[in-house]
Amino acid sequence: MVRAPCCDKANVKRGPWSPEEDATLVNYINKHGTGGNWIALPRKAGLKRCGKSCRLRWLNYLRPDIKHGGFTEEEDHVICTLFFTIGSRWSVIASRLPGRTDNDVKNYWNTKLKKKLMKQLVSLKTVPESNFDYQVCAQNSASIDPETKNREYAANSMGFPKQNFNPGIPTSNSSLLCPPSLTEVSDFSHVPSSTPEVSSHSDSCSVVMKSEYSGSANGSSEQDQVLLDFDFDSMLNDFGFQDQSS
DNA sequence: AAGTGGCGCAACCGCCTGATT
DNA sequence: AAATCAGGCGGTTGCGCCACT
Repeated sequence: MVRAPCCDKANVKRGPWSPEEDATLVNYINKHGTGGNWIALPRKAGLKRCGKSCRLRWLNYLRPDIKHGGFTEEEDHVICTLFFTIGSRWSVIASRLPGRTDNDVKNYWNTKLKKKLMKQLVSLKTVPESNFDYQVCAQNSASIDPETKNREYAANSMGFPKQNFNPGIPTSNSSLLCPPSLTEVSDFSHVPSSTPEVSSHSDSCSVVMKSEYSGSANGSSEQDQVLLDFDFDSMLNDFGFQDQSS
C-alpha cells in the first residue's frame, strides 16, 4: 500500500521560512493554538506550507521557550551520558534539557560534541596508563531501555566496532565522579545515577556504564551494567584522527 | 578580491507508532 | 481486526556563512 502524501507537494512552499511566514504562524498559534491538527493549520492560517513544516518550524524555532545559543558544560554531560545510556533518542535527551529541541541536540552532537568527546579519547590514547579524565554523569531517563540494543547502537554510532560491543563486567575501578551541580538538579521522579568507568590499555579502551535506577513501587533498585570495549585505531581512523602516539 | 573547503544549522524525507474510524 | 491518518522521530541534505589560501 502506498501512503498518501501529507500535503500536495506541488502547491506548498518549501525551503527557508520568511519573516512574514514566521509572523503569520506565530500570530495564528498565539490566537488559536495549534488546534491539535497541524495538517489543517497552514490552510487556516493562510500559509502555503506543509503542516509538518509548520509544526517543525514552531517546535524548533518559533516557540517562545526555545533556548538559543551555546550549550553549557552541564548540558554536555547530560547529552553524553544519555547518549551512552539510551542511544540516539534525541527527543528523550532533549526532554531533559529545558528549552532545547531534539533537532538542536542532534545537530550539536553531530557537529561538535561527538568531536569533542573523540578528542578526549585521543588524549587518552596518548597517555595510556592515566585515568581517563572525561567525566560524564547526569540524570538519566526514566524511559531507560534495559536492553543493550540502544547502547549497541550508540557504540556503533560513535564508530566503535560492533563486534567488540560486549556487555560485561568492568575491568578497572577508575570510577568517574558526578559533578555536584548535576546531582543537585537530578529531581526527576525515577532518576537513576550513572557513573561510567573508563580504563585504558595500550591500544584499546573500555567504558563501563553502570546505571542504577529505582522505579519500582517497593522502592527497590536495579543495576544495569554494560561494557563498551573498543579498539582505538579503528575508531580514530573512522573519525579521521591522526594516530598521535605513533 | 576571488576561490574554495569546512562547518553549523534549518529544513526536508521517510519511516514508525498510536489513535481513530 | 484492518485500514487510514496525523503526529512524532531520527537520519540526511542543502545552503549560507566564514576562515583560509
